[in-house]
Formats: sequence, structure tokens, C-alpha cells
Amino acid sequence: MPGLSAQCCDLLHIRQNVAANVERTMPSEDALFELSELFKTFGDSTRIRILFCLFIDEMCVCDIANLLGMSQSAISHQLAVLKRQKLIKARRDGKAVFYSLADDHVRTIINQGMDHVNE
Amino acid sequence: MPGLSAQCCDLLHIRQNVAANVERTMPSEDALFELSELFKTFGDSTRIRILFCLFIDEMCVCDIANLLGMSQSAISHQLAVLKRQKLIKARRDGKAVFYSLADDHVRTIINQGMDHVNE
DNA sequence: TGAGCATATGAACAGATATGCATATATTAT
DNA sequence: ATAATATATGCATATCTGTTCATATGCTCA
Repeated sequence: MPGLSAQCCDLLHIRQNVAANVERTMPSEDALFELSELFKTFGDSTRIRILFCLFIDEMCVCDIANLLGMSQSAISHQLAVLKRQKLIKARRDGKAVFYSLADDHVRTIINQGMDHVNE
Repeated sequence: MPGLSAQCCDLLHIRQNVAANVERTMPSEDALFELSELFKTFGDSTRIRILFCLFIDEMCVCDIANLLGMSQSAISHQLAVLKRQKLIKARRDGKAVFYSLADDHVRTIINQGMDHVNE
């Protein structure tokens, strides 16, 4: 097959249906972007530690900062990231803002990741 | 309570058991590192697209590069990242190296993420 | 052995990102 | 209103990361 294997091994051509299946099952560009953004959000140990705090109970910024031994600013920045991704929600009570998990999906995803790590 | 609320609201002190529960359930530093590294690996749309390819079938580097319209080098680098995380495995067949999913855990985690995105 | 193809890899660079610092906003109490 | 506290946010920066380019390695065939 001259011409077909110009810049690649021609093994793909042997299984043409594979390429079609990839095309069919590959999510849209938007979905791929959102998916990777979601995982990127989990891909930072500070944010993961924040989520483990919120697994226990809702907490204000300062509580989290104290528990994790980090600055208020660092925590607030990361809470903003988590909120932008709709993984957590905020509730103001006087001067304090209490953060909590947006839904239990978050817990499921993290636990799934933990399962993979623990083995 | 003078002294106790020096650098933070003292709300945490009201629920002392919360702090204890956080301590108890927070994974070790090593586990947190591995967990965030795992999610970090999923946090790139190129790597996710590679995984969606491998959901269909094992593939050589060049197949993937062609399917995704990216350079051989870029794909090879990302395959190395995925392999370092033990998410995929490699099998050499002559000049080609075929990559495939290491286990079905990968599929589960990605699907879980997709569920969260699709709603 | 040498040519050619598939893949791996190191260096460099551009773009992203987590944190600290300074400061703004919001709420409460005096 | 003023002060004090809790949080948010813009900017600067050091670090990390994805891609490209050039080249090395590994395999096959003539």
C-alpha cells in the first residue's frame, strides 16, 4: 500500500473498525476539557486535604487553615478553585463562611482513586 | 477564651471532635501524594484522549498519534507518564510498541468523572 | 553491516499554577 | 462611625508541565 504509510506504521489500517470506534466513543472537545479540568482540580494535595476535611463536616476557612497548617490566603484561593468547579458550596454565617461538599459524587471519585492507590 | 482564638475564629473549638475525626480519617502524607499524582495524571486532556483510545483496543504510539493528530514525541512523552503511574502497560512487537490499559480501574475512574461532568 | 522505521528521551521554551504578600470587602460589636 | 475579625482577591513569583526539536535506542530486513 504505497502512500498510506507515509508518516506512520500502517498497522492502524489493518483494523479500520478500531479508528471508527475511537471516533464514535471519543467525547466532545467540551466534555474532554471539563473532564480534565475536574481531575486537574483533584490533582493537588492541598485541595484533596481540604476535601478530606469537608468529608467530616462543613468548615470555615480558618478552621481548614488551622487543621492543615496553612495560610488563610492559600486555603481561600484553593476553596475558590473548588467552588468554581462546583465541588463545594459556601454558606455565610456572620463573619464566617462555611464550606461543604456540593454532592456525594466528590466522595465517590476520591474513594475510587484511593482504591487504586491502595494495592 | 483568651489566647485560644489568637489567629482564627474559635468556631473549631466548639466542635472538638471534628478536629479529631479529621486527624483520624486524613490519609498519610504518602497516600495523599500518590492520590493527587493519580488525579494529576488524569488532569490533562491529551492523556485522557489517549486513554479513550485504549478503551477501544491496544495501540502502538503511531496509531494514537495519528488518531489524535499529534506528534509522535508528544504522545510518547505522555505514554511514559501514564506508564509511570501504572495506568497502562506496554508490549513490544517487532518495531512497534503496543500500549493497553493496565486494569479496568482506570475505566471506572474516568467513567465516574464523566458522570459528574454530564449533569 | 547498514539502511530504515518505530519509539524513547534529553534539552529548551512557553504557558499554567500554587503560594505569599498586600489590600479590599463584608460583617459584627462597641 | 470606628475597630476588629473573617474572608476574598489582585499581583508577583517560583515551580511545574506539555510540547517541540534534535537525537539516541531498538528492531527488522536486505
